[in-house]
Amino acid sequence: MLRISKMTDYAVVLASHLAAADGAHAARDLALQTQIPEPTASKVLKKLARAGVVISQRGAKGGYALARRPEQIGINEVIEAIEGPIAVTECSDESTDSFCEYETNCGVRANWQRINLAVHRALSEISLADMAFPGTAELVSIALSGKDAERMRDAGTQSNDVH
Amino acid sequence: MLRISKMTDYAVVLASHLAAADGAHAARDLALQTQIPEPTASKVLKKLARAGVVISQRGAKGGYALARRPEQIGINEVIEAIEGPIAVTECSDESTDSFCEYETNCGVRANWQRINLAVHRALSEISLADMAFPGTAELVSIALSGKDAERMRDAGTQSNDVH
DNA sequence: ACATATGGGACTGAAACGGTCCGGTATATA
DNA sequence: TATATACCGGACCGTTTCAGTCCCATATGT
Repeated sequence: MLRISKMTDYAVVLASHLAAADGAHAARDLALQTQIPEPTASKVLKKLARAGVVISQRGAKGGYALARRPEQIGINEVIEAIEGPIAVTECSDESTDSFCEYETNCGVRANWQRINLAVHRALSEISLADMAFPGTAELVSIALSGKDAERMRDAGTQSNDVH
Repeated sequence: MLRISKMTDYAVVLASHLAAADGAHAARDLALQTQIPEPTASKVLKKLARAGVVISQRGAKGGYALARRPEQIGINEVIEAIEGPIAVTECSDESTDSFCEYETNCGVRANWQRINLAVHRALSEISLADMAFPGTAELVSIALSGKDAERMRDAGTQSNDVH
């Protein structure tokens, strides 16, 4: 579940790169700048475009640009663009849903939703803007700039122990 | 990254099952009760034992039991027992750490830590008790004894808030 | 001793992952 | 209009991981 695939890593790198330098950029340029093999970068960008994270412009002088402002794009969108819906179990698929033999199992399975939700929430609290500007990233628990602060407040109030 | 593997699903089911009925249980019995193929269940339980989530007793009358009380076991432990450390990128491995060519990439990679942290925290806030007793799942802070579990199991199968 | 039950690892078929390549289509520019 | 540019949609392939099974060694209660 929780091992990050290379493709996803690429996606975050590329999206963050776009966030840092706005405007349209060709896949080729992005690939060079991020040190990602060109065909692979292209593949990733296509998926991001399909998912609505970036918009594409075809033809000469075309390229990719973020679909929205970096602060308005959650990291979950980038991840889901590559990996599909987050943390689904077979049981939460429409097909075999509501078909468990033992109520204990079924109860457990229903609670996967809770896990999914928690993860989804945690990821959506992190925006591309947070990723694009490392300067403020180190200071997670200390001082944060305005927008970041608001976002972090809701995310991190429950408990701060990470053991 | 975020697709849950079957093994992990099994692990959660088995651990939750143990949480609901405390005491030692043989792998064989657990497999039957959870409808998980026996060799596979056995494999999963071994991993859980290795990770310290459950304790094992060998020999006749042996079996598996939770290592701690259900409320004290985070779901992240169960997941990590099967899948290893959560959400690592190659960059965050000791080997190639601190060796990025482009500062933008490096900044992004550093921010993976933030993502990892967010996910980890979200998961650690869900305990096995929450999974085992769906009815009282909202009340995270309330501790339950093993005996209460059986009572709850009958009553508490309906409160599935899927947000 | 003997039956029971876990520990560790080897092994296999199937699926996913990482990466590449190609033909098709849209578009800016000369 | 002709042409170069650049994205779109897949096909393809080698490698790795996943899911599942099986076997033998070891520990333990009766």
